[in-house]
Amino acid sequence: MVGIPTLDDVARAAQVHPGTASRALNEETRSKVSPATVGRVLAAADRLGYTPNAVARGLRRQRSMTVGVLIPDLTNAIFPPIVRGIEESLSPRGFTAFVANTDNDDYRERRAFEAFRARQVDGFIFANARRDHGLIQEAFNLGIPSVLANRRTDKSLFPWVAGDDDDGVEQIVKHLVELGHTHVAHIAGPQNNSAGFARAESFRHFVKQHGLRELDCPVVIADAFDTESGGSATKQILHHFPAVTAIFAGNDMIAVGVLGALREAGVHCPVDMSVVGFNDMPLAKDLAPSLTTVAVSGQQLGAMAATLLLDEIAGVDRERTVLLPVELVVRESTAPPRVGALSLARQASAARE
Amino acid sequence: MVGIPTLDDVARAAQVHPGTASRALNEETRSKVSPATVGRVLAAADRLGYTPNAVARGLRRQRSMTVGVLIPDLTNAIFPPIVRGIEESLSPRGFTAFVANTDNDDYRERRAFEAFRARQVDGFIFANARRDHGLIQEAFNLGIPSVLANRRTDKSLFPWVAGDDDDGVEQIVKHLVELGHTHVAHIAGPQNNSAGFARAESFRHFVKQHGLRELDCPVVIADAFDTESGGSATKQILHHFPAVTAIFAGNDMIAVGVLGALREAGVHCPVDMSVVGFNDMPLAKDLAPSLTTVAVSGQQLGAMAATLLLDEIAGVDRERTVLLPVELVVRESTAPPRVGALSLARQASAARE
DNA sequence: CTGAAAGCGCTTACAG
DNA sequence: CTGAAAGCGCTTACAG
Repeated sequence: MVGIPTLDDVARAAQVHPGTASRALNEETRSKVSPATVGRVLAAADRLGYTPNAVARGLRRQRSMTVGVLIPDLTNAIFPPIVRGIEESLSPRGFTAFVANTDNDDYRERRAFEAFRARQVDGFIFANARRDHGLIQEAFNLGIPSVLANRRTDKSLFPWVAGDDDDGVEQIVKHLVELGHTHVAHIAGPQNNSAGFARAESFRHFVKQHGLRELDCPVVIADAFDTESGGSATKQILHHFPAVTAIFAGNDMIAVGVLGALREAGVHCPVDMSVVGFNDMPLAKDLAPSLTTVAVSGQQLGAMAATLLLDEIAGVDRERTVLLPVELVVRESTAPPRVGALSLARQASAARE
Repeated sequence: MVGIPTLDDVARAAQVHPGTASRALNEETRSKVSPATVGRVLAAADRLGYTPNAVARGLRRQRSMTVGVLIPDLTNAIFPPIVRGIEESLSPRGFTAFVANTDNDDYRERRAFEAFRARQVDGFIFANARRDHGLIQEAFNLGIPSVLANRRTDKSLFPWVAGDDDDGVEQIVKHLVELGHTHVAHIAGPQNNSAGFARAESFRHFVKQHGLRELDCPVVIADAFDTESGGSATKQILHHFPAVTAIFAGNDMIAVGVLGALREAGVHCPVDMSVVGFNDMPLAKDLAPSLTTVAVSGQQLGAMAATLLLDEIAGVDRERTVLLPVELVVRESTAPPRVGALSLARQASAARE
């Protein structure tokens, strides 16, 4: 026998009709075949090293057992664990994932979407949602089973899985207030991104609820969830809000940028400035100082998103929104504010205004 | 028209036979069809929003236009850029990637391999090679087109793309020697991994070539390319080799572990100890101190691996080994050794022996 | 230049 | 319980 064995090869070897071989090989239809025949077919399949051709099966069943995953930027440390979780959850149910980076670029995003559609994916996991997202709206109009991971659209189109940001932000604000901070700044992520938007909203809410004055708690919007944007936002804060003693960064990458800018400005973290991140990405604990942040299990998030999607594909009704528990991880980057006067560095920085 | 339009729908709308519609739609066969007919078919396809079913085409052509990518750990920051590069190179040629995490686990690895085979992938990119790798040997025996990315097997089975480690290590050793270091330690990655093995070999070679004494340049083998292993290896070095003034870490993650362990031991980097990493992963420049390391373009590496694979699939002969250029990026973590006596901290650390 | 037909490797109603 | 046949949506030699 040359080449990869097919069902016909197995049927011939087992001396049965291909239809019978197919039924014997398939768990769900096996009961329709006599045990003796099943035995012969299985033995033949085993002997030949037969693996069903998933492409042919997909064509016939009109189900590719394949899922498209759209990631905005795999280089952002929070997404790899999500991808892992997705695979973890897909694989035991016989599904496989196509993964594409979209780079927050409409063209690349659409290209990936269409390539995956042409490949007959049974559904999509979008980890790249913006609050107003044309492509996702389109997927909704086309009735394609989909789930949103991490970020969501303003309109409730598809089921959505994310960490409980509101709870995370409350824990952060509470932690800082308990340390004695009264002037806390927030560097928010882009506001067309639901995470950036929601965390900023929660921040404004909880800061007020914990008795801080709105004026003392400025929100600066970063251009992106990255270190550069975090750095330049920090410079703005140091310049315009010298009374601030704690910065809550919209995510860990922004926080890394904050730490860098503080170092550059000679502002010591945590003595002169506390810093909090969000996500607890892999290296957060290895930074100097190690980063206080809110942990969300990306793997769990991905796994849950995949589970919801598979249920949706199978026609099972499920909850539309899953908020995963989050946990504040206190490390070295937060401390009580320095009592009394501003540090020398902060004074100098303020004097330069 | 309900549901996704098929070729038959297009043919009917254009009033031609499906075979003709197929030829008109396909660039390579279009010249066999009269321009008028091509026009009608294209118009009909456009009007219906027709996209060819890649699964059906794959079945018929015996070519899925699909590639399997095996990544040992997507959470390791060097792999996401590689995946990006792979997609970058695949997509314009009409290919799409299945991606799986293997976690250096034989079982998961094999499961992914078989799932991808069942999906009729046209080839594999293995970024998870160990020097002696059963699964890759098996792929070779089966004659499956494949390319190794980053790591390789000892036996030359498939084409291989990687950074020029030997050159990178030479640049590192040269840099440290020029700074005045005479006692340099290397924390090598696992020796069943070609990168870990080759870098250690190169280190031993160049250290000698640059006139350092073998005895002064110990090599400690880390259990894994991660921070924990880097940390414990550092403790060993501080304990057993107090004269060492520079550590070359097998990769950046190990280097992060080194920095942490030094901080914990009160050894100042770079004043008391220089540290060099390898790979220039995304956060290397944001560490404190920022990390001197060797930059390899993961994206370029992935793109090249995909290109080699597609050529192999197309039956084009290509070079078997591509070494990409590397570049030493000097940052804050390296400096001349402190002259004269050991620092107090190092003395104390040595005294504790 | 176009049509008719076979076939890629499966699954699954339909008979018997 | 098993076989015969149709068909998923394409492509492509083969005629004409």
